[in-house]
Amino acid sequence: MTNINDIARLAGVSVSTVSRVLNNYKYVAKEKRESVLKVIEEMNYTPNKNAIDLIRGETRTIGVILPYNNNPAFDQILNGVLNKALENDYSITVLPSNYSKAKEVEYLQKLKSKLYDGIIITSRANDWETIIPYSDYGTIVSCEYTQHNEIGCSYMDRYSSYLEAFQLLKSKGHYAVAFTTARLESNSTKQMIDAYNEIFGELRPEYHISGCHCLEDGYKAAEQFLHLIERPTAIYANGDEVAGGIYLYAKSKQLKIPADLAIIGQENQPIGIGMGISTVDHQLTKIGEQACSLVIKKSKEKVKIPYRIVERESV
Amino acid sequence: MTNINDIARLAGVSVSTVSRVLNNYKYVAKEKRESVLKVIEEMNYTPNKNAIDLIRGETRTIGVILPYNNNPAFDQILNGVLNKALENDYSITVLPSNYSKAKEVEYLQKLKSKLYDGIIITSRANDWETIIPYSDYGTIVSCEYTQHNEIGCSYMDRYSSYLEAFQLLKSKGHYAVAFTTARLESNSTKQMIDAYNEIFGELRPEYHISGCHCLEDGYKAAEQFLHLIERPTAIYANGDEVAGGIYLYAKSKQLKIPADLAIIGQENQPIGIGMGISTVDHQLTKIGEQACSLVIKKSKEKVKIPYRIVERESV
DNA sequence: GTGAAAGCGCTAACAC
DNA sequence: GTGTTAGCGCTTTCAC
Repeated sequence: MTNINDIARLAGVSVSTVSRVLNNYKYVAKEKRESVLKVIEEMNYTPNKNAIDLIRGETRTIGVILPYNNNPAFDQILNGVLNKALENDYSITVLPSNYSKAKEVEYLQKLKSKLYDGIIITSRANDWETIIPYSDYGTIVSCEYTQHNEIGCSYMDRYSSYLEAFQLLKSKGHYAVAFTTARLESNSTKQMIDAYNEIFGELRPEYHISGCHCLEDGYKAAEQFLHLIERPTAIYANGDEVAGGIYLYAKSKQLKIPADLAIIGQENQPIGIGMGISTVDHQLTKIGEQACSLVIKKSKEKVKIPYRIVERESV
Repeated sequence: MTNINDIARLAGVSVSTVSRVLNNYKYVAKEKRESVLKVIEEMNYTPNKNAIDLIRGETRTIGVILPYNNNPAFDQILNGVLNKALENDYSITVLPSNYSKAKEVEYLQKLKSKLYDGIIITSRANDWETIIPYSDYGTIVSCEYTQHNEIGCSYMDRYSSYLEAFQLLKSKGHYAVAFTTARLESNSTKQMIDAYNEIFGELRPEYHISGCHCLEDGYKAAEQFLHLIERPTAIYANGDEVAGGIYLYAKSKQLKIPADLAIIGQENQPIGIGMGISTVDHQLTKIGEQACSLVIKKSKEKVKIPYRIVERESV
């Protein structure tokens, strides 16, 4: 493999001159520049990026920790990140964690080992206490709010969005409201329950089903909900695909939507548009874009992205 | 930043010994190993990965060129790639090309600059003649078949899948069949047209609408198709979201599916499951997994992944 | 078993 | 303007 020394030798100049040409330095004699470029061309030379990264201590690469890599919500965030990265000539490496603490730490170690200039944590498995020390080695931005000032945040106000959605259901006369969540132990689930208590009072345990990610999960959840003696008249689903599953099960039981059952989903996904399901759009693409911008700016700001509720026919 | 020299000095050994400990070499005296590990621990030291990559000439990172980063079909491939990469301790960098030839070449240059051990091309903008020379610098695997033996392939037989889908429609009595595609100039579109001609004879230009990617595109395409004097009785959509849009428009015009209009989609996506749309599943996740395996094995094999047709209520 | 020393391919301070 | 040279942080002969 030809390197910078070869080019220097063949062009009859020193390596510094070659380096200067490579980096578009101004003060290089026109003829030397040309002869260097000629040799580079002839030898089909490309500088070794690892050597450059090693010296510069910078890779223009950002790691994005995603719990799942086939989840539409996290795909939306990733999409936003990629948009911004492309604009700014950064590369994105996808780091699937599966909510494994060990995996997550492994990725943070890669930040420390200088592979990434920064890391975006879309959702975390570890405590902040474990994560924060790594912010010494690069910018860490979270897609969830935290008051720790070592960490930048591009987040939305989940709690308010839930409050507003529940309020909407209540205003349409629903008091027996059930909901689904992804993970029992997550922050979102906590906020969901708090918001529920705020609007509807004590939550009946049978009105909450966790572990819902896809259409099938929604279908099964609906089956459970609708077999309850006091069956809910409205369901909030943690994603439009889950909502789609609920919709399908309800339809299969000849229920009219929204007359017999109101459904509201989340994240404004294609299936929701297709099936006419109302949704709480947390604007995850924007969250991703903002997160990426913060890393690029090496900023530890806390930026709140507004959510919006899109009303369609299902409520 | 503490480096290997510091560790060596503090542990009272040479850098080679530290390196040996770091790489789990057998022949290191137990006590030296322990004292090195102790210092590493104390100093909170992590080796610089760029330096290692520079020396080893290998990064255990694979680049994946995707034309779009918010397209469900390419997301499926990426998902498969990520699965396999995770299993084998490789990292994946996402390279959005937008079908720009220049961007694509830029990414191939990164292969040459030693940033990636290999590249997966899910769909390409450049000619093979432009791409092939880069296979000298790392393994290149394509998700489309090519006979060039410098390039590994993890692909499906698109043409046969289209033939079979059209045959299915014909067997149900459809002769006026329309279809949508993504890009006029793509290989898939060519194969689609060829398969159409094979089954139905000459294609009427008004029975083909290109530029379809999402639900809205499908909706508009359906609007056009269904206003034709001789309107089609069946539509093949290049994706289940497009199919979903077609479905919605048809429903809005009080058409019965499949009695008044048959619809078949592609890639077995959630919206299709939700709406009960038959689909041609090209098993893109498997394509992605296989592509990743080929890069890891540095193989130039051609592996065909079987497709399958999932019949639901829309045909 | 262990250390000295020569690189990997590049940048940048410094001298001229 | 240009060349010399000392690194960046690590691996890996080679000799002992």
